[in-house]
Amino acid sequence: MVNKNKSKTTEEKILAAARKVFTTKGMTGARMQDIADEAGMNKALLHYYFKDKDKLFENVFLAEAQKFFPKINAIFNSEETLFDKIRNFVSEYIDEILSNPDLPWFVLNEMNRDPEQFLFKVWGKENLPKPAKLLAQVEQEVKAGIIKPISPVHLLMNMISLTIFPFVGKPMFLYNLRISEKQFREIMEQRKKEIPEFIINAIKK
Amino acid sequence: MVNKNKSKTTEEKILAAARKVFTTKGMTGARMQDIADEAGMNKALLHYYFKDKDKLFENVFLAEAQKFFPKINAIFNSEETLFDKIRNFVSEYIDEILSNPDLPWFVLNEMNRDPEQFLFKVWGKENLPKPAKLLAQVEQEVKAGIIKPISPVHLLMNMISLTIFPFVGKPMFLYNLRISEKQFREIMEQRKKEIPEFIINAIKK
DNA sequence: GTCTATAATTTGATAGAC
DNA sequence: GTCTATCAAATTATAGAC
Repeated sequence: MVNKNKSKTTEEKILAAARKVFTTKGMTGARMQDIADEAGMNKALLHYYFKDKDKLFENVFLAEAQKFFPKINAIFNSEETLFDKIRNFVSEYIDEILSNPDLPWFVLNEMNRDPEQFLFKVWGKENLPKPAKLLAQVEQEVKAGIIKPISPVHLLMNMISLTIFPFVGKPMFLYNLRISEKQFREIMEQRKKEIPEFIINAIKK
Repeated sequence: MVNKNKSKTTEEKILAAARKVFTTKGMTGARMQDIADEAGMNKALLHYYFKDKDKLFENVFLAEAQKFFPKINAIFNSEETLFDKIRNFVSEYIDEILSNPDLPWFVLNEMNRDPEQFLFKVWGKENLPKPAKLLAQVEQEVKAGIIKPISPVHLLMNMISLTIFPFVGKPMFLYNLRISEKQFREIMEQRKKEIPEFIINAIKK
């Protein structure tokens, strides 16, 4: 049992606290004091370890933003069939988000607030998703008459939208459909099967 | 030509400037100075007209949040067929957002930042969308064997996700798919037809 | 490394002249 | 109503003791 709970280093405590505060309040809404409180220490230590708020934020944001684009490339560029790719993408992505419920809002929020930072720092040309192969595969299957005619770009947008949006609009759905947190989670679990079925029904011949 | 450009009152100028700054930077990111600059006046005037930042924000937010839920009820509760409702909902919603591109991010952002405010102030029980009739209609058409079995909740989530998400994830799509602002807009125009087709293909028998 | 105390800066808000 | 100047509060950041 290595490095459990209390055995976290100070730096790790800070990062965990910063992650929690930043992902719920955003960069501009978060206070250094909030983070210090959450970490059970004083503000001075935050600066001792991470110099200033910007540096601390960048540290958290980069780590989180990468989780937001998980094994996408592995799936997109695998040798599986299109339908299997869709199933795997949706299912794995929803699992990832279920274990990090604030992730989509946090990343999208900062992405819209400061697109430059996002494009250059997060996607330094390395970990940027490469949808080219998937797009080509769609186009090919359309030509071969395996699936109905659909623009690959629209299909990709649909996959991503169906998967991510419910988490971003969660407060809206909770209130509007009168469902509990627990029910919401169950519905998201269902969507791991529902979404691929929906998409495949839409495009199969 | 009533009340064109320069003939705007000071209050209108402030609201227009506040709208622009708040919708792009969010409540916590926006600075009163930014708004004053944008409006071409000084901070003192903002306080003279709207007392404080919270009041000014609330003023803007309430107006914008209502645009975000347009004639939804009119569509949801009309006597049209399910397929026509889907077509109208998607098409009208995309048109609304195209004329207010920052709207989805702004509203969703604040909704996640401060759900309480959102639920009580925006949805004061009046303008809250009432999806009950639409949900019932879906259920009925499933039972009648007109469409494939699908949970009404999932179908509603799908409609909304497909329509709104691309605007929230816009920076991601722009960079990742290497498309321009102009191309993005064209793609959104296409989606007014693409999405209803996609959904109907997915559920029709 | 960690703390307390304090400085420095940013930002919202007001006073008072015009 | 609108401005300049200024204050007050909030918030980030540092100095210095331990």
